[in-house]
Amino acid sequence: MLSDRAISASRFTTKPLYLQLRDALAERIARGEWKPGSAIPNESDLAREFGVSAGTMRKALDLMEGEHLLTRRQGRGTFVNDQASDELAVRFNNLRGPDGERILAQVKSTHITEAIANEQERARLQLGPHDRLYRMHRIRQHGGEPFMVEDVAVPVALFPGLGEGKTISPRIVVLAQEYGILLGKAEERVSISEADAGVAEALGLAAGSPVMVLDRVVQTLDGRPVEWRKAWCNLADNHYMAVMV
Amino acid sequence: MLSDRAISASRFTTKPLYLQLRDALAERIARGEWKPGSAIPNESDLAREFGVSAGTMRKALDLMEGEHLLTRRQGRGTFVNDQASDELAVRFNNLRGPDGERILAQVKSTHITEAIANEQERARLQLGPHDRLYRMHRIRQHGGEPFMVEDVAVPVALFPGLGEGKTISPRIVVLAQEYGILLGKAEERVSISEADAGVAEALGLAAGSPVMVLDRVVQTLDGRPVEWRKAWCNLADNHYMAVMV
DNA sequence: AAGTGGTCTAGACCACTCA
DNA sequence: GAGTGGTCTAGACCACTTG
Repeated sequence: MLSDRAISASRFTTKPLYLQLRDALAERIARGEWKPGSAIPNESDLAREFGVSAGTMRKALDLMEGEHLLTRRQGRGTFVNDQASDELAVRFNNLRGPDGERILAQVKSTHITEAIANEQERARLQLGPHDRLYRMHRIRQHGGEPFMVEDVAVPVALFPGLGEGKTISPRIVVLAQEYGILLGKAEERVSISEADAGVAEALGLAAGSPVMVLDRVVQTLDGRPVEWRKAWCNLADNHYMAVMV
Repeated sequence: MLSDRAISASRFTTKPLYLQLRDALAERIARGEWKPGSAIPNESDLAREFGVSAGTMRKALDLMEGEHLLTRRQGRGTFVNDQASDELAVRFNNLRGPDGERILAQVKSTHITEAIANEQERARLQLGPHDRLYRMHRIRQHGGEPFMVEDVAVPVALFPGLGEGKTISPRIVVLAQEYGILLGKAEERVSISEADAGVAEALGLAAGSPVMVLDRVVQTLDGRPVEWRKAWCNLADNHYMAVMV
């Protein structure tokens, strides 16, 4: 069995078996071998396939459930998460309405260009001096009113051919799934600023009005930066919500 | 053995053993039976004491490590976390300086009163119509400058005798540890407002200046609200930082 | 009734720390 | 070298879902 060999051969490395299993299974999801929403083989079949005990396989599967890659349900099976699903697509979206419900922003306009990363982009995305990226400029609206302007940057290396006329998902979580990129955590810096002329016009505010600035970097599962987004937001009655554990 | 009986007797409930163990061990920490910073017995001794297998005890201990109650280190042992330690005391504090370092605010003044919860306080702290609470008003400074005004409310039921002249830790994490309360997660709503007269004066701003408003509820490990804090903050060069997983 | 994940056991061996 | 937590195994039984 191929995968059996692959795992056995690496038994002499320092990395624990269950982490190697996690990587092997994640790879299958990333490559599209296991489709979003579909069931994967049960614990004991997988254990047999990889030549490990069921307990070790379980540890890998549990880990992946915590990473939002899988959902396990007693009596049903283990399923590949669809990152475009309602619960997951809004994962890195902390804006909420007065009622506490997550705000689902519509994209009003998008503009995309390709360029060489500037100093700030290189720092945020950990790129080299000649690396290229796609820049996207979007205006989002909510309840018919424009409420957010965002500048997004993603490395060309991770999203090859992104600029070539295909429709682009405005959600990084969905876009990453389409490109076989598994996402881990994101960090967001929240601050207050005064709207400059461009932002003010797009949001229908007076120049100098206070806006909330969201500066977010999304990482892959193994910690490499995937997307840098800076957004200016007319909060109005809404708020940003963070949970701390 | 006492604890042996206690666990065995509850084997017929639906709650999994490892969760019962978690509760029993957490209780020892809350009661001060196991002091912050001290080592607890090893896995197999604990398993023997409670009459369970080592694997089940391990599952409980691992869970508690994830809840910031314990720290386990290979070759050393398992230790009770000190919530007043540098890493943990700032757990619910998301403000950071320009360099990304957490801001440690000094308390400039505190004022404490006891009262019956008003409607908003009852909603946030899930209290009944006649429940009492302590209200605290604080001004915090950073780098010599006042930068935050906060109104804090905690139920009298959880912090009996808080108002009676003792020195009160300005950190809810530390205060909770002193009262034997184990904390779980916190939720914080971030918004923008204009400084009213009182806030403006305390922060040395013009009335109407934009300030960041932090509205935070801290919960116990089992989800009961412990503290409601509303804070007005002169951000300046600083920012709020959230991590999403 | 058959199949799934969830819990629990009893043991082995490894990696790390410290006296 | 003794003691700790970390990994891994091989099995049993339970709880839940579905046909």
